[in-house]
Amino acid sequence: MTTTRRNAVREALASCEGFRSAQDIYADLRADGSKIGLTTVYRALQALSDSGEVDVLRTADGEAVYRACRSEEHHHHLVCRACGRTVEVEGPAVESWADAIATEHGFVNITHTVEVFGTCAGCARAAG
Amino acid sequence: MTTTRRNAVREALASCEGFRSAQDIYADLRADGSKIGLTTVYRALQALSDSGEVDVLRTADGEAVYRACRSEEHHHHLVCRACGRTVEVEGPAVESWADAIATEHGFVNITHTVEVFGTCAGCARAAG
DNA sequence: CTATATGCAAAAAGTTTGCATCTCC
DNA sequence: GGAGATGCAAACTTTTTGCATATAG
Repeated sequence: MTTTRRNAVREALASCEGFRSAQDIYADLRADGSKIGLTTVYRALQALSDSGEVDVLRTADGEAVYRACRSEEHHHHLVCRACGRTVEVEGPAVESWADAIATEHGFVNITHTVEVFGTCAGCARAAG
Repeated sequence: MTTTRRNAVREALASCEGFRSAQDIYADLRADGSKIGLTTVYRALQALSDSGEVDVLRTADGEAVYRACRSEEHHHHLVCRACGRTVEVEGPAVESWADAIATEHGFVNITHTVEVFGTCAGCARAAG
């Protein structure tokens, strides 16, 4: 099958809005009746991120969280800190800013990470 | 003393250019003859980051790295991936971009993280 | 003397690896 | 039968906690 389990992981990821940790996905899959092992979840996630199918980033407390990305292109994320809902956004302004300041300081071979956190409309309303 | 060791940590951080992990600082201090313990380094780092004296961020492999910041104001970092040298940069363009796209998507209470990585002039030359 | 700081060792938490088993071809 | 996929348990890494000792005031 080559990717039976990997597909389960991919789907678990695809069926949710925001970022999920490996442990979350594992719990989801198990709760769903799957007999998948934590190891396999990690391995699937590694494979998926290697092939660029999912995005990985770290939470403030060191947990790795993953997300299935819609687009293959370079983009950033706008994440609701309350519900985890994620919006993929493009930031040409950021790209050029990063390039500019890097060049200005003599840096080459630039890469950057940009994550924006906030409370989405729904959660803001719910929270008052 | 209240902060004898904490000061050692603060200084270790102040005397270097880039981000350092707790383990790095611990190693530095020990190499320097200090009898400080890893635990204390972590506790000092926590205290320092609580009081806003140092910046914390995570490397891709989940290690927390710390840095003594010059300015108290909001700023971002341009880090050399070869030598670790760090430049603090301001990004008004990024701030407004983040605000704009967040607002556009109905998000409020925005915060963001931006880190730019590259190879500095010196390292680029050294590397060819 | 009392409160805080410190250090060592053990405990957690998350992630990875070793190894035997199972499935597909 | 052979290669890759899978699961369990053990190993690892980083960070935190428990507890006894040392130090400041």
